[in-house]
This record gives sequence, C-alpha cells and structure tokens, in this order.
Amino acid sequence: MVPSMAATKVSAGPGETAADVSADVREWRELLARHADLTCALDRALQAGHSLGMSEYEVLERLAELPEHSAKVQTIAKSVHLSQSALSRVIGRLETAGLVERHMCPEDRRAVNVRLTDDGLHLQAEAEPTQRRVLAERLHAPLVKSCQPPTIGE
Amino acid sequence: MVPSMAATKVSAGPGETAADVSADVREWRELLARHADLTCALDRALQAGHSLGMSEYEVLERLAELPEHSAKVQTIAKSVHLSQSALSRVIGRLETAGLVERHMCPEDRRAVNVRLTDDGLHLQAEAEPTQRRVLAERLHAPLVKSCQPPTIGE
DNA sequence: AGGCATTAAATGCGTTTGCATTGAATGCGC
DNA sequence: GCGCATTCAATGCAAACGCATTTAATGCCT
Repeated sequence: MVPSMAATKVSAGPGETAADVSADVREWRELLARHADLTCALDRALQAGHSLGMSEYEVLERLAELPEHSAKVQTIAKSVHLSQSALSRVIGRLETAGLVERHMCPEDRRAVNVRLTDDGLHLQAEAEPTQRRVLAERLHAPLVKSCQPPTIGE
Repeated sequence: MVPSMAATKVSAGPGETAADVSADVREWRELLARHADLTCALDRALQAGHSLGMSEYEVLERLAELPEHSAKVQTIAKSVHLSQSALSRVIGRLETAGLVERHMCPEDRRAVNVRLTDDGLHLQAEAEPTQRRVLAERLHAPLVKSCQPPTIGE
C-alpha cells in the first residue's frame, strides 16, 4: 500500500489504521444505501400520489417555504442538488404542468423569477404529508434493500 | 432539544408537532447534501485519475473483495444500488475495457459469472486510495455546497 | 415427457442528468 | 461611450439510469 502518504488531515494519535479507513467505507456504504432506499421510495410515492418526481417536489418545496413563493433560478440552484441545466429543465416541466410561472426579473433582465402558482402551492401542500410519511417510515428504519418495481401484486 | 426522540414509531402524546417532523426533513436534506457532495467528488476523482465512474468502481470493488474475484451478476446486484439493467450495462462497459470477463455459469446456464481480470484487479487497487482519500477528506467535513465543474482555472 | 410459472441476464426505449456552448444582459475599465 | 470579461438562463448533445420486454434456462407438477 502506502499510496500517497498523507491522507489529508492526519488523524491525531494511532487512529489512522486500516480499521479507521474501512470505517469510512462502511459509513459511505450506509449513506449510499440509505440514500438509494429513500430516493427510490420517495420517488415512487410522489410519482404515484402526485405525479411528481423528487426533483420537481424539491423545487416546489423550496418555493413554498419562501413568504413570496418566488425566487430567481440562481437562488433556487443554491439550495437544490442539481446542475444549472437540470434545474432549468425541471422548472420547464413545472411550468408546463402549470405549477410555476416564469417572469422576467425587472432589476436584472438576465435573471428569471420563478413563482409558484396556486396549483403549485396546493400540490406541494398535498404532497408534503406523503414525503413526511415516507421519511418517518424509512429514515431510521433498518435497511432491507427492497426497492423493486411496484411489485405488481400490490 | 429532545434529539434522540424516537421519530419512527408514533410519538405518543403531543410530541408529533412540526418540530419533530422538520427534524426528519433536516436530516434528509443533510443526507442529500452529503450524498451529492461525495458522489460528485468521487466521480470526478475516479474519472480524472482512473477513467472510472462510481458505478464501475463499485463493481470492481465488490469483486476485488471476494477471494475468487468472481461472482454471478445476480449476486453483485444485491450489494450494489443499481437496477439489474444498469448493472448489466456497467458490466458491459467493464468488459469492453478489459477489466472483467463474462463466463457462462456451468451449474446454471442462465447465470453469468463475472470475473475480475488482472487489469481490473490492478486498476481497482490503484483507484482504492483515491476513493479513500476523498472519503477521508469529505465524509465528515462541513458542507460547503461546492461541486462546480473542475473550475477550469484550477 | 410436456406444459407452465419462475428466474437470469440482455436489450429497446424514454427520461433525466451533466457538460459544454450559446445568447442575452450587466458592469467595469478606459 | 465602447469594448470585454462576467453572469444568467436555455439548449445541443451524449452518457447513464429505470422500466418493461425479450430470450434462454430451470424446476415443478401432472
């Protein structure tokens, strides 16, 4: 081994053994597993119940949290884990669905203001309990690696 | 404030207020942020240093962990967060790159054994320190939401 | 043995994503 | 005022994913 010597911050003391390293790996794998489980379950629940994808819901949620229910694309981009281009398209889909409106920003004509419509606000309010329920069910539940397609029999 | 409160099972009494619920949401957002940060950083590091995507690396890693460096597709599928079809294609790419070989399984001719080649084993061994380094750097680091494209100037 | 549900892996297809680029608007320096 | 680098959002494009389907091999049941 001894690949690149200094692994960033040196862990003080004798901690830097293989045990610690694989502790990182184990933690990373748990994170991956939890993320996959929740992502999958949330996406299914939101899609089935409200015809929304996770990314779409996330944008609606951020807007709903603001008092004015409106923000510039660039602002939304900072609180959502999507590339600028992907966000632009998500907003496009939401607009097509009538859930948000795009308005030109008067102070900076490059920017675009995205505002929740009444429909959008309603839909977010409807979908929120679904999200909360899934989170409550699975965020701390033991991992079972079950995220098959709807399991047609159910 | 009441941090360890069991949120999963129904909270008896008046506990089920917005505070508890949004604790779930906060935790979920942190998970999302951490996942995005690590996924992005790992993908970049693996791609830049070894021309590997995260999914490819994950499969190589799983195989490298086995004493025989070989497993059925179906077995790999259980330890990796990919759909069966996505996994099939990842293996296809790895095969094209000469990192694994596909062999028909003699006992069950439907199944396919995937075996690490020497090249694959080497590459995994090379890439592992990269992965570990990124994990050590970012798994517990404060979140900064920085995952722009390579920031060309650097 | 013959038929039928089941399981394994691969593939067609549509969707979503990110990178790179484009086109427009801004603002800073001169 | 006039360029020129910068910033914002949208779009072309290719990569990767998941779902549904397909093809092949099994196993069971009669």
